[in-house]
Amino acid sequence: MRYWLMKSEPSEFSIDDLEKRPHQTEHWDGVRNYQARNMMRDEMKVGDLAFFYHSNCDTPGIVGIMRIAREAYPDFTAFDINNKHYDPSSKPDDPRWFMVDVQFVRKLKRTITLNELKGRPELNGLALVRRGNRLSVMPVTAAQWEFILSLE
DNA sequence: GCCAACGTTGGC
DNA sequence: GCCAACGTTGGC
Repeated sequence: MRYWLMKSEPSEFSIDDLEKRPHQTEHWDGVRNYQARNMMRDEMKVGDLAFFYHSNCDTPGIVGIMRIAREAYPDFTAFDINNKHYDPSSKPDDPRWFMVDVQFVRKLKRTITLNELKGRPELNGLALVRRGNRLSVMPVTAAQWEFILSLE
């Protein structure tokens, strides 16, 4: 089993939105970065756990935990011309973009902010705290996972 | 294959 | 809203 961190802008889709979905499950659409796609498509497995990270908001940080509930399948929002993530180069018979389903596990007792994660030697190598990093899906080691939860 | 222009991400 | 840091695109 592996660990992950996945970013979402809470104004688009927040941990509270996920909690309220039927079965507390939703597809994680809109990833349009090859590195992130490859990790979702090739490495994420049902049962993996992921941090839910709120980006581009007042207090960026980790707000909860979710579980991968379905392995990668074509991101159909890329086929929908009315969707903001529409990509004409992704075709139903040759999809370019993929998504997984995620299921709510729990919220953290508090937001573990990006600010307090930065500069922690335990998190050296975590893409999130590397300067200029924009990856929206990234792997987290077991040690990094445990350390972050110990801050809760 | 190079690289300038452009678009996006996301912290601040 | 600004802008640095990237990733992608497309002309050559």
